[in-house]
This record gives sequence, C-alpha cells and structure tokens, in this order.
Amino acid sequence: MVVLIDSNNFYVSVERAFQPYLKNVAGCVMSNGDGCAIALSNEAKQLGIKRGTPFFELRDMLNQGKVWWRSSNYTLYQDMMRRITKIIKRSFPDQEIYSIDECFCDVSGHRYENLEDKGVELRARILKWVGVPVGIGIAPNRTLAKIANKLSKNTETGVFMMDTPAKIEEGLKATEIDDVWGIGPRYAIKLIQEGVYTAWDFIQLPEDYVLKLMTIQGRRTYRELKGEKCMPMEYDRPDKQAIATARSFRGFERELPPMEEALANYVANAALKLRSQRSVCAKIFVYAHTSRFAVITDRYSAGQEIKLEVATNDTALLIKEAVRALRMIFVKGYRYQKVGIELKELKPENQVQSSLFDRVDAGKNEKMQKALRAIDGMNAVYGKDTVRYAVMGYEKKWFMKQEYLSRKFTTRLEDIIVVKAV
DNA sequence: TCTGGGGTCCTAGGACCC
DNA sequence: TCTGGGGTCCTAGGACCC
Repeated sequence: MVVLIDSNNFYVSVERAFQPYLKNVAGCVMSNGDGCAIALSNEAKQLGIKRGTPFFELRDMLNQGKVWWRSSNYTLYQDMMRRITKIIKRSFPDQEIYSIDECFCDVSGHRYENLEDKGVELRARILKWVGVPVGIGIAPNRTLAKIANKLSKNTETGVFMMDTPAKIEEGLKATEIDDVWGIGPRYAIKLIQEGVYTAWDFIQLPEDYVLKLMTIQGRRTYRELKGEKCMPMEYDRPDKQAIATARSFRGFERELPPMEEALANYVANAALKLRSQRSVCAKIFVYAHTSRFAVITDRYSAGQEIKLEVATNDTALLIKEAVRALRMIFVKGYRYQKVGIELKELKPENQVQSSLFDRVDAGKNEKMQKALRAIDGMNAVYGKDTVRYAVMGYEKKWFMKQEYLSRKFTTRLEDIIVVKAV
C-alpha cells in the first residue's frame, strides 16, 4: 500500500498557523509579484474566488475586509514542510517528498496492525506539533492514493483508505475525470467528448484506445486506476536536468539596461542552484516577452539559445552570454513584462569536456572555482547577494511586488524571537 | 493600470549515417 | 506503373505536475 499525506490549502494553512486571527476568515496567498491568487482557503472558494483570479479582480473584496491576503513566502512554506516530513518519517520511514506539500510513503515493506488508525494518529500529531491540517489517502498505488487523499478531505477523520475492490469502485465513481492525477485539461476535454465523465468510466475504455489517445503516460494512469502498480518510489531526488529562473517585472520595462540587470540577477540565482547540485550547463536559453494580455499589435515574444563552448557553472561567464543573447532578441518599442533564463544540458561538473580550441586556461578556471566557492560561502552566511556582480545592480526598481509578505517566522532569527515574545 | 514560476516526460519528424 | 532499408540522434512542441 501507498500512503499520501497532502496538506489542505497548504500556503493558507501555514499563514494561519502563525497568524491565528486569519482562521475562519476567507483568505488567499498570491503568486510571485502578487499577480493572482494561487492558494485559497475553503471560505474563499465558497466566495467564488478561483485559483488564478488576478489581484485587481479581488480588490473590492479585499478593501471591504471580506478577504485577507498574503504574498507568497516560499522560505516559510518550505521550512514548514521540512518539519512535517520529519514527523511523518517517525510513522512511515520509506518516504518520498513529492512536492512542497505532498509526501508519498510506501508501507509495503512493513507490517502495521491497522494502517487507517496509524494515519489518524499521524494526522493529529502533525496538527498538534506544526499546526497544519493534512489529508491522508491510503491505497494500492500512487494514482489511487491521490484519489483516496482527495476523498479524505470529506471524512471526519481526515483519513481515507481504499483497500478493497468495492471501496476502489466507489472512489473511482466519485472522481471526475479532470480530477484524476495525470489527466490535465486537454485530455479531460477529449475524454468528456467521448462520454467519459468519471475515473470509473475511464477504466471501462479499451486499453489500446487509451494508448492511442494519450500515449504511454495515459496508459500508465489507466493501469494504476485498475490497481496495477506502475510508478516506483523515488527516494532520492535525481539531479535536475534543467534550471530556470524568471520573474515578471514590478511594472513594465521598455529599456535594455534594467532588463539586463534583472536578467543578471536571475542568472546568478540559477547558477547558484547549478553549483549546489555540482553541475555545469552546456546550453542557455534567454527569453523576453510582453504581457500576453496586451493587444495583439503590442505583443512580442522572443528567445535565443546559446551553445557554450565549454560547459560551465561560472556566474560571470553565464551572465556575459545571457546578456549577449538578450541583446540579440531585444527590440525597442515594446513594454516588456518578463525576462528569463533557462540553463540546459546539465551534467556533473567532474565530467566537463574541454573544447579543442579552449580559450579558458585550466589554471585560471581552477582559481575561478575557488573564488565561486568563497563567494557562495560568504553569501550563505551573510545573506543572499552580499557579494555580487556589479551588473546585478543595487536598487532593483524592477523587482517584483511583495506588498504583504509575512515574516520568515521559522528561519530568521529576529522573527523567531518575536514569535516567542508574543 | 493590473493576469505566477519551475519543472518533467514523450513524440513526431528532420537530419544524418551506412 | 515502379526509384532501398534500417538505424541513431536531435529538437520543437505538446502534455502533464505542483
């Protein structure tokens, strides 16, 4: 059996854990840049607010005090998840942290007297120790555990176990096709056109038909819904194959220099992630575009890929190439909304192949690696960007809005003291 | 005025090889 | 009339996830 622990409205629940006066009142957490709502409390859902609703459409409700809101605070959410997984591990040691608010546990290697009771106990402990409510789904595989988890939110205990064919059938019949894990909006439309409304309808289709319509990933979902176990646990997260950083500007940018400054910051951010998994990248992709809601004649979108002569994780080299790429695609006259960088073709740094015509001499490269390690070390101690490249700028006028950011209650010393004092 | 960000996997089709 | 066959690698784009 597989156990899935998934937090309810996670970001909202975390904000409430530290600001109890937000409980029982409709509220939401905004996307980066405070652009739209990405997490909603149940009360907010009842008011008809949807995930993705833009901020300006909510303004009236916010002004009337009907709904509270916070900027997203990922540092805080990540740390809270770290605490939750630690607690889970005491109950179910074989865990895979799947996302910022979900954790799969494989319990097939263990014998438990009563798995459902064990789940109820775990749920209570997380609520008591961390203050975040979770739902727990238990089923023979991941896809079914997802369904059980969803159904757990309507039970009194917050735990739902699908361990018999009858319970599975009941669960599948209660699950609309677009709520099935692995079936996104595109396939859902196609399936509904075929008269497939629920997960149960879906598994009545012939397998060949599913394969043709939805490729092998669709077939995997199909087989899992039928009870087969097709997705192995991934206990150790593999290294990333691509690293991307992009943000919308605070307003719009029309000129190249501030866009270069923003891009340099994103590159530095991505390069740091690259080094932290001890990788180098062989290719970069830089893109810039206007708002997709602009009238069509004011819309522009372009990207430029650059293949690097030698794979690297040196921030300075990457910034130089990224800025070069941006200058190739920049066209004056548009109101740019976003610029971004993707680092691609990653490989371990000890497998770098030097170019036959390498212009970077090895000694210099070794020195640069030492310098980068020193910079990363200083920034880890004294704060992000304490030591930085001049092109990254100081004022950051383009930096995204975070008008109502909660404090980093658990990770910043002064905030921890404030909480204790309260 | 204003609409998020960061990933993965799969497939079709083109380029190229012998 | 009819114009080989078998394979690999790469990439763009589409689908999905949170």
